[in-house]
Amino acid sequence: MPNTTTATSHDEPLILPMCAVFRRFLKDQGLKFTPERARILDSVLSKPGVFEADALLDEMRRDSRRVSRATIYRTLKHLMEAKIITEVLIDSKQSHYQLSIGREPKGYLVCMETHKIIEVDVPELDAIRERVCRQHGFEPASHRFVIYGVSQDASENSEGTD
Amino acid sequence: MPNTTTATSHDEPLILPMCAVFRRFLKDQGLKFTPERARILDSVLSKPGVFEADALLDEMRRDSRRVSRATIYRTLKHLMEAKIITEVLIDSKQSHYQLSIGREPKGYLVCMETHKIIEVDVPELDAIRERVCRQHGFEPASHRFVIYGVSQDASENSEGTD
DNA sequence: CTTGCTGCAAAAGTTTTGCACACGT
DNA sequence: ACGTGTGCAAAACTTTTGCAGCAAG
Repeated sequence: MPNTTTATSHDEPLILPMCAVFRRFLKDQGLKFTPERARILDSVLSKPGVFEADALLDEMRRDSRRVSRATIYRTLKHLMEAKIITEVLIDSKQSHYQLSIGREPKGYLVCMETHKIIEVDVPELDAIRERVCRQHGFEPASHRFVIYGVSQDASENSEGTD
Repeated sequence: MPNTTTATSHDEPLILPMCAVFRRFLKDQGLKFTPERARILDSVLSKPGVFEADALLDEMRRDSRRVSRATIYRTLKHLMEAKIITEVLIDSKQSHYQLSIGREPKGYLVCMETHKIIEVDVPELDAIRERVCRQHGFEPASHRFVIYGVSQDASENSEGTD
């Protein structure tokens, strides 16, 4: 069973500060730092790439870190407000999220066969984004470039299919 | 009531052939060309930009072109198979579609305030896509570049908000 | 006529919400 | 102690599906 993500290595030291960032955010909003929120943040920080709410719940339950589905969704919203994670649009049926440690995610390469998602760095996009926004009088906020294709592994493993 | 799309002008003459394309596709698949399918294709062809299944249904009902929601979804699927429309991922909660008359849609500029979607042409993307796919051993199929931002109109109309 | 199509309503899948109780601050 | 948070289950919302009658080829 192949895993669903690849990518960009995150250094461990970032994990501790992130917790502080979240606590700070919560305090500023008059919200509380609960064990559930701590556990969710923890699980989110352990994700190297793109993840779904449901997968997070499963994983947490497997590790007997008890949380309800409702709390996952509620907390993911706070984490987005706190700019700790970003929503990534890859599938119109389900929300995908990703850590946004300082930098915004840029590009994705999605295999249409295996559904594997590879993050790719495409430096040109920033300049393109600026240009397009200027042309249309927009104030840019973020962007996303997704390439759909078929990976070599997938096309090898299903030669005569379809 | 601002409209939701802008863009690329479609010439009328394309509308007739599209119907033939769809009939051909249906016949090839042993499927039938029904009045409902004709009406849906018709409504789809009248869309200048991105649209949602539900909006299509509403519009059709307003014009008393009776169709059921189920038939809309079933037909949109066929239209995608026939390569007449393409799914566009812009919102993780709802599917968005767009006519794909020969050419693939390339870029979108989405206003986070008004939710207006502007299609933009970004010629560089093809080359970038090729390069990224080559680097990762992928066979490219399609791509999408979405820029999120705030349009001038929106930022003018809500100066002191938030 | 045969086979696929439509509409309805119910089902399915993801996300949200109301409520009663529990817990950070 | 107060005001949020949590879990549960039900609600919402989009999309899919089963079924009985209907229509295209």
